[in-house]
Amino acid sequence: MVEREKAKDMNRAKIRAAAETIIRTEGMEKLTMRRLADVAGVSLRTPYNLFGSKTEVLIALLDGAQFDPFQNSPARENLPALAALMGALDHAEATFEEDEAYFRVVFREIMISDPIEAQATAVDGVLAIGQAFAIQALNSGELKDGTDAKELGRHLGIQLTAILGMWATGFFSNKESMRQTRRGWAGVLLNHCTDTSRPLIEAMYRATTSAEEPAP
Amino acid sequence: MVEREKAKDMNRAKIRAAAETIIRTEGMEKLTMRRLADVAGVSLRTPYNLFGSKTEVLIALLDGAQFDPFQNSPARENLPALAALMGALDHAEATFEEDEAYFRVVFREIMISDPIEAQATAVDGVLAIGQAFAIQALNSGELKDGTDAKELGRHLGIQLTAILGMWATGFFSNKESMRQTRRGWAGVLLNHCTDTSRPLIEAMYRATTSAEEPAP
DNA sequence: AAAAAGATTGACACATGTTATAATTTTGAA
DNA sequence: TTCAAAATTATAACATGTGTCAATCTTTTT
Repeated sequence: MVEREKAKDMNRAKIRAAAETIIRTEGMEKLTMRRLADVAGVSLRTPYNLFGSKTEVLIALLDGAQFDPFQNSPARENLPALAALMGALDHAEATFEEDEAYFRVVFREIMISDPIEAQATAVDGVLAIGQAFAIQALNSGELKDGTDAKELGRHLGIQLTAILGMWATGFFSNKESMRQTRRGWAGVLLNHCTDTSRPLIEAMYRATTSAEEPAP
Repeated sequence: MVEREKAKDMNRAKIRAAAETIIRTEGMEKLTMRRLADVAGVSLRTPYNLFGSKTEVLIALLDGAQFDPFQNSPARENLPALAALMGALDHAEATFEEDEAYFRVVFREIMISDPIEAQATAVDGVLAIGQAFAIQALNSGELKDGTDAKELGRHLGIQLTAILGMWATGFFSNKESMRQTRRGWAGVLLNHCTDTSRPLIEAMYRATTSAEEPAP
């Protein structure tokens, strides 16, 4: 049973490609299941068979594009924790920049159709990296002894979730989102840093003080 | 032309009441426009005439219930800024507590149907009070000179927005939401407080360290 | 090659938010 | 009181996500 799976994968690919084409050339409003099936050259039923729902098609779009900016970031490598975190933010900024408008509408659409899923995904991902970071940083003496890694990770996650949401709805630009994230995270970390890590964090904090007005 | 407006107001009230009844007794899934019109004793068209859309009916529900926990809070009175802020949080906690489940489903439904509106409402309200607080606190020497009130208000708003969203989706309980808010806000304020205000903020921060696990 | 299993298709259906249209009722002005 | 304006109603319709189900095509197994 390998031909069967290959055929299904090809259909999945066709559907993903069709979805992306429609979104890019006609806009998200035109992405209906009927039109999607049409452009992909499959029946209306097939996207449901292969993805389950419209929302899951959209999620597959982000997965396929490796949307998660932290997935392949330097944070996964063995840098000192703080440097890794800053690298992850740089990486995220670059990833977003590449194709901001497209990611934005897709992410927004997912939020509209199922905010629980979108939120859970965003929070879980960020919680994971935030907590990994905190543990790593604790071990390397970059955070005060007794810092609650879980709690710290959750705080970082809360902030990023909100900022992602505001980015998706157009409240923050791409750049401003990253600035807000850096500033918010630095602010939190200022309360947990040690003398050795303080200068870096303070620099990060100070580097984000030039405010940009949110979009009207 | 006063009878006309009175009649419209009565219809609006009937519709709001019907919506609340349906949500409370049958659940949000049963709140369809057709059923709403039925229970309210009006035609299907009338809610659209009087509110514009289903989402706006739900927003009217929150408005009518004075859902905004900061609207009538002690923060509006002439207390020292920090005390006012803490009073506002206590007040918010009480307001939420009163009828948590109902508010939660209504707020959540608004987020699902129009997260921009919901977010704008939440952010704007909190930005306003956050910035008012910051100005007040600056003037009374509770914040470091040179603190950017706008920026500070925005930061507080970002955090509360995220927490509200997580509360709506059931990620945080009522109590945990408030704890996270207090802790997040105190964390931010720690970076801006003066020697006089530091003890209060540190107390607020320390009082929120007993973590509760988020709902699964 | 034939039968069985699995996936796709097509046509239809349903629920829901929303809109259109024409008829009817209600209100305010003449 | 009469009449024009405004609001409401009844009814139908539309678009869309999603489900049903039998028929058909494709792959796997025998």
